[in-house]
Amino acid sequence: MSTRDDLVEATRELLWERGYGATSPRAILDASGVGQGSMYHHFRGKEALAQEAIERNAEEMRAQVVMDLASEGSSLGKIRTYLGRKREVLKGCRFGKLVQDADVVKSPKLRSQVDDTLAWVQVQLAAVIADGVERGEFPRELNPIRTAAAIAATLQGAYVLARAAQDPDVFENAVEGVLDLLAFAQI
Amino acid sequence: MSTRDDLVEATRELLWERGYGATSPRAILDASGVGQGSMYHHFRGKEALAQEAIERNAEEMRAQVVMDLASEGSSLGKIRTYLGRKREVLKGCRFGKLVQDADVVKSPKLRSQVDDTLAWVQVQLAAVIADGVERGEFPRELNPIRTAAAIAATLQGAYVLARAAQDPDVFENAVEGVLDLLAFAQI
DNA sequence: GTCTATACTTGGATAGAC
DNA sequence: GTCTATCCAAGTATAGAC
Repeated sequence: MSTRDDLVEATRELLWERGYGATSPRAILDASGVGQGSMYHHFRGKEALAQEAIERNAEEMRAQVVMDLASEGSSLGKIRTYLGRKREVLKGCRFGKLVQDADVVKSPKLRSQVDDTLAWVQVQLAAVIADGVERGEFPRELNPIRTAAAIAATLQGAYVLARAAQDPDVFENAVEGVLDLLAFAQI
Repeated sequence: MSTRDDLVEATRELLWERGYGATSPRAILDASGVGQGSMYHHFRGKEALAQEAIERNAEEMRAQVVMDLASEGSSLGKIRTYLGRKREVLKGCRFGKLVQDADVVKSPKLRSQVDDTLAWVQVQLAAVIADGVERGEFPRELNPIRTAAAIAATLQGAYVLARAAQDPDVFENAVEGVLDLLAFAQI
């Protein structure tokens, strides 16, 4: 693990826990055990460091989603696998949390990384739904894009509601609720 | 409009735009035109001020939801009215945004205000669904609590996805998607 | 009730020695 | 590449005069 790597990992963790605006260079140094000078040697500043941390998050997320949706079985089964994967509910989504941060939205670089990743997930979900329609699992009337957006939104919103309640059961309710609705839509 | 009131209104606006952690007393003073001394005369500090601002948000939200769900017609119609209400999509939900803020979650007072309001909305939605089941609009198998959680989550998540994309259409997609699913569940 | 002055901490970054 | 010292702005609050 290089010093550079330690910085990125510490940043990843702090971005998750506190978001971008509330993560200070000082906190990153403390968490990584790296010295002041080293950080500014390896990175231009806080934003550049965050950019790399988010990049790493994106790679991880894409790999995970590919795995979830590649499972054998029905479209609904794949979506169930994706939604049902074990998550640290109360910490929230690494991407969803960032996007509430005004500083992130103001930074074109940071925001587009987050946006690209979330948009990519919706495209994957839409492909799974479209496939289900194709194979007669879902009715022709089911719009893959909209349905995928609803699924992705439910996931993001489930994090929000569970965090407000500080209770993972709320997350489960929301996810199960949308899976129930999808099951009703099955032919 | 009292000075006190000006402070609360300015805080409401800033909490919405920037969240709690990123809203400084200084910014509140600038936005309200109130002086330093006045603010600390009327409020103990930033947290007390935020508490009152959130309280006012909650009253507004409850009144609005009651109106939306009181409309004549089917359960689905009421939910459609609620979800379809005009919103400032890119600014996000006043409550959902706050809950991503670590400082808010750490403050029992602030968090519980947000939680109570979001939980209350879910109870109202569940009542509408339960009523729909009762009247034969939805099948007996539809669980009102879970369905309400899914609807509330979709709304929160739709804000998140639209903000990432900086595009209100994404919000529309998600909302329409869940309404489509509810329509499929109708008997 | 409101104003100005003050105080102390933290955020974010640079400078220059080693 | 890393360390320590330093800098200036901003955050949050208090003190005391008017």
